[in-house]
Amino acid sequence: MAEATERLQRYLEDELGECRDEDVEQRLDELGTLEAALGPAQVDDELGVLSALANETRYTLARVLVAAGEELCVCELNAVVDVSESGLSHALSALVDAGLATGRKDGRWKKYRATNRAITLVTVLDGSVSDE
Amino acid sequence: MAEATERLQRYLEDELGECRDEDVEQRLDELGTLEAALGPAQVDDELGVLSALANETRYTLARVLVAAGEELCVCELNAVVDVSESGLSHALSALVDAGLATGRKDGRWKKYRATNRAITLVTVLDGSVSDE
DNA sequence: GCATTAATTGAGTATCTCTTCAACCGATGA
DNA sequence: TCATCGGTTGAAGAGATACTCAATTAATGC
Repeated sequence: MAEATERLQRYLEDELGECRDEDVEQRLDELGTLEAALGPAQVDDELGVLSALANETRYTLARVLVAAGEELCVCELNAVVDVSESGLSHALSALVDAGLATGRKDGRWKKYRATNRAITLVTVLDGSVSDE
Repeated sequence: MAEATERLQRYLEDELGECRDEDVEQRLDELGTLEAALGPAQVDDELGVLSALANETRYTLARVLVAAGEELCVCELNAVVDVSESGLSHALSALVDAGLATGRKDGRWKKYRATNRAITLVTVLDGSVSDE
């Protein structure tokens, strides 16, 4: 039996008074169930969204697009973040990949808009962090 | 006038038909307002939360703590993630720093519990990613 | 067609981040 | 009091990330 599992057994003994090998098995199973409640694909998707937002440049862009409530031109977004034109483009395509924005070409200009997913997340984040 | 601002001017000319310097100023101001709606401290806090969750180990721990609905011992959490004991400890303290979990010492065991902030965020993430 | 403009792509690099190892702290029990 | 056990801390290396620069694409206008 692995070292970590032995520790779990001692813990369960402490908590339950006694602890057979079956009890350890059952607890491991319960913990596995908690972890596996979401499919791996969905966890990956959620991690993708979180990673996309966990960066000052991209989070600022997401917040501005959400606050604007309409599509904004790349040349406008250039004014709100402090990176090169190329950096801005990389950031925007990361947001699109994560499903947080959509892009549309309009003549020689390119416009981006926040998705519903972005709106929900930015709104909830603002709320959940301001209240305590 | 900076290169990026000139481009914005041409864009506004395109959109509005005409564009004086004042119009550019006003648009820059509007964009600045969108960006500055949240204070820098709150943005930092939100970025901290996002960074804490944007990692497989820590996100798994957060999800399990939320799903458990009660405090769990470090020795139990050891079973749900695939890192060393030390890595687990680092991950948990990052969650605590971000306000996503709280820790409590109970005799020789240490127990962690999800905060309301964690519950809200994990719940919303699950919802916002599954629906489309 | 050719030049210009808006934006994207890819390569390269500096920086940050995650994980582990080793040493450590605090509580328990012999 | 000393050894053991649960867990944390700090340093260090491997790996991932986020920029910038240079080259490229696509659209517009001459």
